[in-house]
Amino acid sequence: MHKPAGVATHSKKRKGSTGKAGRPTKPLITRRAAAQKALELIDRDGLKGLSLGALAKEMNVRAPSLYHHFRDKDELLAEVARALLEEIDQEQDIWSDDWETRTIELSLATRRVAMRHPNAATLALRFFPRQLMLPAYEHTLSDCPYPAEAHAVLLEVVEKFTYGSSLFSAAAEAYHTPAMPPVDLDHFPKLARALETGPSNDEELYREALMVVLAGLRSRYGKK
Amino acid sequence: MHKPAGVATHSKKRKGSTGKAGRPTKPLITRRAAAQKALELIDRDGLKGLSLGALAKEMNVRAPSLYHHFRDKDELLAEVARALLEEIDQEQDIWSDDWETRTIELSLATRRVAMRHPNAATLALRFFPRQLMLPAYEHTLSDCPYPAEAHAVLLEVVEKFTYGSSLFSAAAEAYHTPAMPPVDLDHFPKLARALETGPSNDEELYREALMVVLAGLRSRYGKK
DNA sequence: GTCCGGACCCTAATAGCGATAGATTAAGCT
DNA sequence: AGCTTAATCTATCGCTATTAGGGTCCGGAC
Repeated sequence: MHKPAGVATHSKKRKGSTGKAGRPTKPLITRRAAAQKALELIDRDGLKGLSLGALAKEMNVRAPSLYHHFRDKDELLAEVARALLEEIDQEQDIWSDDWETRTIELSLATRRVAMRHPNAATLALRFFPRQLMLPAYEHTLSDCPYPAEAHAVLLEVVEKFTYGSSLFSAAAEAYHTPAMPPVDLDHFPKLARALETGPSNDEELYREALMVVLAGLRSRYGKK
Repeated sequence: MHKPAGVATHSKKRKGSTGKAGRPTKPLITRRAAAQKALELIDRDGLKGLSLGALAKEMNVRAPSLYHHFRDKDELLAEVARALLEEIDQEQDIWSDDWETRTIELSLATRRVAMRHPNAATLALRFFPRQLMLPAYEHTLSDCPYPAEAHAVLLEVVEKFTYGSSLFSAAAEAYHTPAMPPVDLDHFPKLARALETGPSNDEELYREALMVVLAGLRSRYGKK
């Protein structure tokens, strides 16, 4: 073992316990706290780096205790995903009045959260908490300038582009592979030119692409 | 054990071997074959259901032998992702001449492949073989009716929407969670109406959303 | 033809993981 | 006071990816 005996045992004893085992005076684990710590560990060590043992150690607890709060590891990860998605709301303390501006803000906030937690971002795919998104959808549609037939399509195109782009950027960051590899000018002249000519960084490219989506909505569903 | 002793040993012996161990006359494993079998297992048992032991058994081989062809499991999964992406090309034996039509065909082909392998689709996120995509990008730009400044943005918006939508649909299929949960008409009236009014199935919704993207390109980058 | 190195597969072993079973103690209600 | 439920523990299990080390067969050098 690494720990010298008899030293630094300061935080080893339970609060109101006799030192044996059993139920603690105050619960040591909550779903929220566990998910939060798990997210931190994922940020630091990657998704595969998160083990129940490591998380338990971080919470001064043994791994099996987590099963009193989560049915299995997937349920824990779902809670992490939930925490992630909630971070998006907290990005913006006030949302603009104009519909297009607000849509842009929401999309960019999503991307920013993904880039802040690149290792955890893919959890959004497996454990997307759709129930939690319903109020956001409703809010988006509340002052939407397009007719009702357009609403479903509109949600689809904005959301899927936003997550598609964010998830790929996050994956590139997480696995240290460039979003686009170096392109040989001789073999792929048009592509090479496109990369030179287009936006120079990923977020700028993302913004421009989002403008295309919004222009598409305008062009197809009216608004003057 | 399930297998009665002394029976059904017909395929246990190696081809030109004395029966001991050692190098076989013809290699039993190739990267392609292993990836193909792995994909089948993933289709059947899910991503977590794929173990090197199970794959090896399927190939009449022991698990450690796979390490002679792949550095680790990730390298195998990358090969699976490559096989997946190659399937997209084979979807279409001839591609249309018109640029927009071809773009739609490519996008739909991508979605179809994702839905054919919903359990494996998320591999595209982690192991996207960008080098393999370069010819496709170049081809897309070859007769693109938009100016060069638009090219990078165009690739971004079409690709990221396509994969975003396909990956979410695949995930919904893989984990048996509906793409959209039942929505209470009282709590979310606009959203509920939107779902009634909009396209009734996922692929139709996808198509319409893709039309919005293409309309956006037209509206923003010319072509009258 | 024989020798040799590398290709290709094997058996055996290991450490770490998620998960379960069962014991132990505290909280809280009757 | 006594019973039930909540919350943790220890001990253990089976599975997994991965490594180490050994046997066999191929193909080229001599």
